[in-house]
Amino acid sequence: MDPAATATLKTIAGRIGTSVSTVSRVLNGRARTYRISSETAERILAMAKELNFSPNMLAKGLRLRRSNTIGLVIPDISNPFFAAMTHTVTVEARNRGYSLLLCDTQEDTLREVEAIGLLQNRMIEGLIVLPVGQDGRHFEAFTSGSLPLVLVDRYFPYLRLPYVAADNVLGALQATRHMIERGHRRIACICGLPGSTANDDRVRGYRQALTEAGIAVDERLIAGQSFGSQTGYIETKLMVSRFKDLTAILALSNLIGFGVLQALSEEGISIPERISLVCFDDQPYSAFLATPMTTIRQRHAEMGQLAVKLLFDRIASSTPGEPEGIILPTELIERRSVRDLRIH
Amino acid sequence: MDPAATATLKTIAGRIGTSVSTVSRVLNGRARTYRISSETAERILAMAKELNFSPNMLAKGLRLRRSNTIGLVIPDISNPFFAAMTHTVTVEARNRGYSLLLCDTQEDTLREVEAIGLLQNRMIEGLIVLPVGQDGRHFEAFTSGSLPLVLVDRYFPYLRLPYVAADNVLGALQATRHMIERGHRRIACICGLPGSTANDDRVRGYRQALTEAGIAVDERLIAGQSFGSQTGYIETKLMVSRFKDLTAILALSNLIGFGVLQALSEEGISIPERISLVCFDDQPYSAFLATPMTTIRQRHAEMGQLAVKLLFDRIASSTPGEPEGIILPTELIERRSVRDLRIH
DNA sequence: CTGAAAGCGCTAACAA
DNA sequence: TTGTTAGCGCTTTCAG
Repeated sequence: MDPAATATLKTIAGRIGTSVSTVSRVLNGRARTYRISSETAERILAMAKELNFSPNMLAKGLRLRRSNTIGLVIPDISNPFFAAMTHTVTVEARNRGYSLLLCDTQEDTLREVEAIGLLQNRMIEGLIVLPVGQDGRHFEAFTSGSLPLVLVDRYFPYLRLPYVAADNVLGALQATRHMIERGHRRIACICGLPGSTANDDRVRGYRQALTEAGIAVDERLIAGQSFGSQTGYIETKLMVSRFKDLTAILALSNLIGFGVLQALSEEGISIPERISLVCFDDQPYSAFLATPMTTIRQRHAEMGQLAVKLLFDRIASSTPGEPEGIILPTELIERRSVRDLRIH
Repeated sequence: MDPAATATLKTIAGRIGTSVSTVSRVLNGRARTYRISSETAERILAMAKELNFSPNMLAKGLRLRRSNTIGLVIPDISNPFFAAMTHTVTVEARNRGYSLLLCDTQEDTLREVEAIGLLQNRMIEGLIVLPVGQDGRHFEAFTSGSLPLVLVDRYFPYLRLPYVAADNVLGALQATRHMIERGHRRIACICGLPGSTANDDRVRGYRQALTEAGIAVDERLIAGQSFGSQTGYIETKLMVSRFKDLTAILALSNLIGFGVLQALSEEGISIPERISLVCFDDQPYSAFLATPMTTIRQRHAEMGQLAVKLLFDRIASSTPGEPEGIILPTELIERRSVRDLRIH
């Protein structure tokens, strides 16, 4: 049959010789409640099947004021961290009978604002946003709770909005302490987007680890402006040429880590012999790299699942209550990219 | 303002004291055509801005029979190959003012059928599907062209449907020849989903390369049933224990490649010294692996862009013409995972 | 230049 | 047990 030649309630009603309401009732499983004769009910069901009827969700949504759709707004779906999250969200949403509208903002706040507007016009019932994170003013409108929203990965401490994020301070602490314990004192920190919690918390953890070890923070060793691989590449090139005493690098994202890898490899600098490296975001390939990479793992599947759960809790309940903020601990996965300087 | 307190045409009309039709006309830029007095027009525009009006796309879609939405159906968004594709599609769709409904089928034909049905109810204007690919009967309905559809990555030769795919035969030929030229004769092929063009074409290329080199195909060296990493792991474990004379493996996906890597590493088998390896799908990390991986690159960004272009061509034109099938050449990226057995 | 009315497909009072 | 009616928010004839 022709996929566009969609049957409607009217078609069925016409063929059976009944009214659309009856058809609607039967097809929504309310035949019993309305005590519709089982004969008509069966004929309707049969005809619906024959015509391959399925309801127009736009019409349904318009009428019911619910679209059975949620929105997901993500900075860059090709980043494996975000992709894994998206996978979880699509699957969880589908399990609950919801469709997913996806927007990729390319780490651009303007596009993010635009995307959120777009989704609202589509009468989505809830929204999961992995915000770019520098500016959160466009989320203020959501604090009223009229449209359920949950923030993931990055959030805004000053907004009363539910969120799920990794403990980024802890992650950076773990990573930096790990290196310090192995004798490193000149550790560069290659950063992502300044102003985002994901970045700033990590930088804070880095500073804290140094400070508690009595190592002065050298501001020149903190560089980088975005989570992309170019950042890792450029800053590493600069760092290694400027600071000959550098022994370690902390890369604040997996993409940045790639850039570092590339730059180091070009410069003929071996890991961990000359430079040690720890990266945020454990990846399937991390263990198989030339030097198996010591990483900070964020539990992205759990984050995605929690986000969906939080969202649907709010969609379900009319009285959402206090927005929860959930912070998941990070974990240091020790492999072989950090050299122990205390040995020999 | 409250994101849920949406203003409608009626709200504006009420406040201005005009009819909804006039408001609609002005807001759709038809003030001139309908010669609406510039005074009313301006007042309407001002009020719309003040109320932060934006049209309900469900209502609009219902009325206009177009939703400004396309659907994307993908086997597994967390696979980097598909993620990259998704990125391209989201961005391209957005550039054209379209939203994207995403479904992740988890490589399951049943879910795929379900997803496509779901999307149709949402009155999407076009559909891009990366099919699971074993069974294509549910696509027959689309050959009439009533709803534009383009297949990507895998397709069905017997269905007259537009598609974009890589030249999988060529890819496998390149990979296998590359190994044969370096003296390998016992080459295992670890396969993905049988019945899908992506898999079967690759297997065909593998066979062809062996045959043209006068090497008998050993069916026991062809194994595997899915594109996941478990396949690579399991089959590699088996292969290396069964066939001591094996010198090379062709992995038909990046995920399979991971499994191979893991199994080989567990068995203490070094690449390429004892076993050589070529994988399908070049990835950002491929160059940075313990042994930089020789891969077959598929031009996924181009594939995504072409798919979107093909789709929107069909959406735009009422007379779609003959469905085009586009095959993009693959490229062998030579790194260091293949040993040259002719040397010493 | 503008408004009234119909209708996209659906559901839900309200009647009968 | 079923039908009639109204209306979700929008566009578009058709009439002024």
